[in-house]
Amino acid sequence: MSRDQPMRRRMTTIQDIAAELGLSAMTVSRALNGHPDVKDETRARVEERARELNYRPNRFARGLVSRQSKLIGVVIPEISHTFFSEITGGIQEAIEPDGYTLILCNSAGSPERERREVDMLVGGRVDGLIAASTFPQDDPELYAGLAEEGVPFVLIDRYFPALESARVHGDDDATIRLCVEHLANLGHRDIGFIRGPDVSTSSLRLAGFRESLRALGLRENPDWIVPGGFTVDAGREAGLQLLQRPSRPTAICAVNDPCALGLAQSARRLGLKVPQDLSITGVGKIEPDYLPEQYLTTTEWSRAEIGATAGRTLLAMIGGGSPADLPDVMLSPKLVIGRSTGPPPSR
Amino acid sequence: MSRDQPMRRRMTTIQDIAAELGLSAMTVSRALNGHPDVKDETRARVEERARELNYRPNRFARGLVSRQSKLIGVVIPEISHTFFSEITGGIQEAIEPDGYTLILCNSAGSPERERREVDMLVGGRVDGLIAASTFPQDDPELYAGLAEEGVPFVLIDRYFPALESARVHGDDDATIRLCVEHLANLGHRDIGFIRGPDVSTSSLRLAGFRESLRALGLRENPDWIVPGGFTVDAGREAGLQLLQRPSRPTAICAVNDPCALGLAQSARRLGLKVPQDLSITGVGKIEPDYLPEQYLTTTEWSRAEIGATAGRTLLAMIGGGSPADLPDVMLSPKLVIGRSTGPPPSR
DNA sequence: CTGAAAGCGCTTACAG
DNA sequence: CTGAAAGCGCTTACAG
Repeated sequence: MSRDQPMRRRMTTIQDIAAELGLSAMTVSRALNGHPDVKDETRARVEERARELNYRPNRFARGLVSRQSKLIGVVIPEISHTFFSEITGGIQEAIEPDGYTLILCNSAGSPERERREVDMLVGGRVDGLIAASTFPQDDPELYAGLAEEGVPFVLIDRYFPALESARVHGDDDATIRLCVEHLANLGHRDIGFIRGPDVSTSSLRLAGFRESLRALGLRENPDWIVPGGFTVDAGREAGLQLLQRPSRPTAICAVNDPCALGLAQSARRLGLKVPQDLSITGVGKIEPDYLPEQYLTTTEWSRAEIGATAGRTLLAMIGGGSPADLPDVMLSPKLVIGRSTGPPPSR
Repeated sequence: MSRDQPMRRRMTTIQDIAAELGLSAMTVSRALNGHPDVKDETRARVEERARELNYRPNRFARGLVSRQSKLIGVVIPEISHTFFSEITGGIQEAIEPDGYTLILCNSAGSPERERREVDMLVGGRVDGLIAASTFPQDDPELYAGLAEEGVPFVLIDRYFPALESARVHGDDDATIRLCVEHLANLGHRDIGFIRGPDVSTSSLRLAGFRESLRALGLRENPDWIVPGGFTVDAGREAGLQLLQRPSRPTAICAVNDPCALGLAQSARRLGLKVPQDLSITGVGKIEPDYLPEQYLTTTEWSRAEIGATAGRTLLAMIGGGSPADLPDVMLSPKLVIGRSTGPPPSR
């Protein structure tokens, strides 16, 4: 009798092995899990039969009773950006040796989607969570809720100022200072800024920008600080707007690399040469190392290290870290000089 | 009394809600799952209480009885290559609307690791698998085993000629033909090839290369077909070897983009200008679209579409597709012209 | 060294 | 429309 159910052969269970060998399920379980109190001969028989029957422990049954899944949830805004995919690689390296597996979710920059994914992950009983949140920095509610539920999590790249939590992120203040100093050294005095969305990385970079200008004795022109975003599209829009003003800066710092690349597109469209007419800097070095030339002048810090640190931190928390000392790890950036910056045009 | 166990608060269960409301677990389950036979008022009460208690269904319990996890396993050789991360994005788009979640594994090009990951995924009771396998093309054993166990899977990018399976991949024959014809049109007659590892994509591209030469009436020089690999390092090695021979070609087709970029590095190190002294082509367009200029002449086909097609195909198989008609989807490539190709040097 | 009992949190039949 | 029973495949105490 055929059913229209998906036909998936029933998999071997511990009971099957036990029955075949005339043992109890308990003994088979012990033998398979390396429990010491099992006769060597018994263990050998069990292991052999398990291999023959292609036995694989059922994670659901195991998870149901052990209350741990050995699963780590990761939520990032964009998987196809090397920035985040390399972080993901670092996480994986860190958690794999301990038998953990990664479940990856892509929020695509949408808080709604991020909330659904986090709910799904926690409902799926991941043992912990690593997230680069897309929620505005003054809206930590989702993660505050997790903290309350006792779900271990680590925030990467961005964080919520008002929420105590484990964090691993780049030094946003230092990163933008490197850019401004580089431009000042080239002779620029009129520097603009394209802002990002309302997450910590954005606002810290803007604050760093202002502070750097002040420290260098450069004037801050409010007209040259324009709203933008984290994407190429946002950078393009912001660029069109800023570059068509009556007066424009000779250099612009963008809040991140995609934004800077969008800005560069707009500059070209408006007939401006980069860097002859306009210098541009980004943040995050999204361009892959294997390319022969770096286009954008930008900053970078180790993404693999962000991932690895976040992974190790989370495992420590899962292992029973006290919530008293939530780690806050900040990585130092370095400047990467590309073709997008040069001396300002002579008047 | 404190335990040194990881302290994770017990989560709300269906029983909790039932007890609070004086209902049976059964009714709560039905109310929450949109079963029709529940009084509206009851359903409302259940839903409200569930929300208040932050109830999340336990996937383990559900999976244990329903025998499906709503999890899809994906195994790729390298997450930080845009090629694979974009495929992953496409998969996600395809499976998410049906409530499936993606578990991502990175084999890092190691068959050992791939085997461990597949075992883990199947043991974790994923409902299906999508893989770009790193196993040699004449070693389909791992996937043959899955087929026997009745685990639905789709192979992407590469496949095993001897194994009947669902496949979604680029047209490797056409892709290399585009490269050779492009070079021939530029005037090249001496064209070399850097091979890849022993997977279908590699061998099909080599076969396509030979056929294209023949079709265009160009001579095949065995000295100019050298072993290489899929990585920048492999391309660099192969380049050093090939370019230092007494006679060398005026153009080289590499088996993929990373290999071509490694080759370009070697060419520069040996003092050869690209494309003036040597033209180079890749396959797969690994360079991101947002960059202002395309360096490598290469071919591409939609990765999002590979992912989406693989995802949809897998869902169909999970939904009970008959193993009689395993789909084999082939995507057509198009040529992307960059700065790495030009006319051959005049003697 | 081995096993019988109970239970993890759900859902699938089966009754009412 | 609602519920009592049984069971998914394991593991955690508890006995022997």
